[in-house]
Formats: sequence, structure tokens, C-alpha cells
Amino acid sequence: MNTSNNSSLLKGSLSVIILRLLEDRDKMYGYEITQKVKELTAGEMTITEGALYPALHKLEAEGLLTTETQIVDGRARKYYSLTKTGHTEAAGRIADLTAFLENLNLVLKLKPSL
Amino acid sequence: MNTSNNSSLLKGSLSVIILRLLEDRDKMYGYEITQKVKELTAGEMTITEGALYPALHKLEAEGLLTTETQIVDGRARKYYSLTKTGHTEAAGRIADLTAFLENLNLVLKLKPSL
DNA sequence: ACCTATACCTAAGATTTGGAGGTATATAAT
DNA sequence: ATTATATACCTCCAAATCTTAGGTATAGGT
Repeated sequence: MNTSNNSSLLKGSLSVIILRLLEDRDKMYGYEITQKVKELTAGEMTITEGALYPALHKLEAEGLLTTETQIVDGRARKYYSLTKTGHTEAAGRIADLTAFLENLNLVLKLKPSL
Repeated sequence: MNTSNNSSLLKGSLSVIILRLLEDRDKMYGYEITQKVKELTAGEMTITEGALYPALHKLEAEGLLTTETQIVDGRARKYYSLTKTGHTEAAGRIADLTAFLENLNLVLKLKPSL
């Protein structure tokens, strides 16, 4: 994950980003996630595949995501969706990250808006 | 670094926190930094010493910080301050982090770009 | 025929962090 | 006097996450 020309920032937010997107969209595949993040941030944030796929696999192994593979236009797509546990965990992890971000902003003395 | 009972969040922000505090205070020692962060976040964010001291040493090795040791009340204090390069780098890294945080919020809030 | 976009994946190495431990002095409580 | 707590520094190890760099394969455009 990176911001403009600066690489390697904030390790630990990727899994929360995935959970947040899946809270909203029900069902997404890996490549779609990379494109959605690019779109949401006007191209400024890039999710690298080397980080994304291991993160997806880990969330699946933790029981937060389930998969369903489909062939679309001759190419395989592996759709991920939140399990019941995944929904609960997503809410918790997003809350944790949000709380952390607020504290980080307090220290950086940025506007406490979120 | 942790938030309430949740540990291990957002690797990469610690060095920026250090630089930001030193931009504001001119001169701080390690223990003071841990206390200041606790104070600013009402005890919710804790900087562990196992993370702090290596981070300080690295910033010093990179030429962003200089040290000056003083004995106060019989105990040694190692004061850190920004070098000239440190001031420049601090500004850049804080700007990078701020930009990243804004993008992260875009994704977490799912605000459509454009 | 070639290149780009789509779509999945893994492996190596660097970096950061938390946890556990160590050393030492000053002060307050028992 | 002894103990506990706060102050103040430090290092090592393991775990986790990430970037970089590869790999495989199909579809469509030039």
C-alpha cells in the first residue's frame, strides 16, 4: 500500500480496508478491491497484489470471509464475502482503527474530524 | 503502540509521532515522549519502550535527530532534538502521513471521489 | 505478433512492533 | 530497613505486515 510516491505506510490497515469494503458491497473479488481503492482515492492509494492476496487468505483462514469462484468471460473470479463472524469482527476492527486514528490525530494535532 | 485493549496497530506511525512531537517541543527525552503521548490521548495510546528506543536510535542514525545527555536528579536523561535535515524530513513525513490518513478515511467512509 | 488489461498466485527480504527481559537511581510507603 | 513504584535508559526475539519481484493464464485491441 502506498500514497503517491511514498511507499510502505501504516501496516495493519489493509485487512480493515478489505472488511470495510465487504461490509458495503456484499461480494467482491481481489482485483475489484484494488480497483475500488484506486477509484475511491483518485489513484493515490494502491493496494499491491503481493499484500492483498495473502491478506484475503488470512481473513478466510480466520473464518471472517468465504469464497465462491465464478468464471466470467473465460476468466476465473474468486468472490469473497463476509461470514456471520466476519460481520461482527469487521465492526469491531473498524471501530478499533477509527479510535486509533482519532488518537493519532490528537498527537499529530490535526483536526479531530473523522 | 496500542489503543485501549487492542494491540499492534498501524506500524509506521511511531517515527512520525516522534518527529511531530519534536517539531513542537524542541527537545525531549524518551520517557517524556511516552508520557506525552499518554497525556495527549487520555491514556488510550501507549508507546512501548521496546519500540520507542530502537526508533529513536534509527532516526538518530539517519541524521534526523541529535542527542545531548544530562543528569537530572541523579538520573541520566538523553535529550533528542531535530537536526536541520530532521526539520525538513519531519515536514515531509508528516505531510505524507496526513495525506495517507485522508485517503484511508475516504476508503473507510466510502466517500466517492469526484 | 505483441501489448495491455484482467485475474489469480507465491517467495524473499526488509521493516516495524510488542513482549520480555535487564540495569540503575530516587522517593514513598510499610 | 525493606519493599514498591516511578523514573530512565537499553537490547534481543518472535510475530506480523508490507514491497518487490517474479509466475501463470485468458481476452481484446493494434
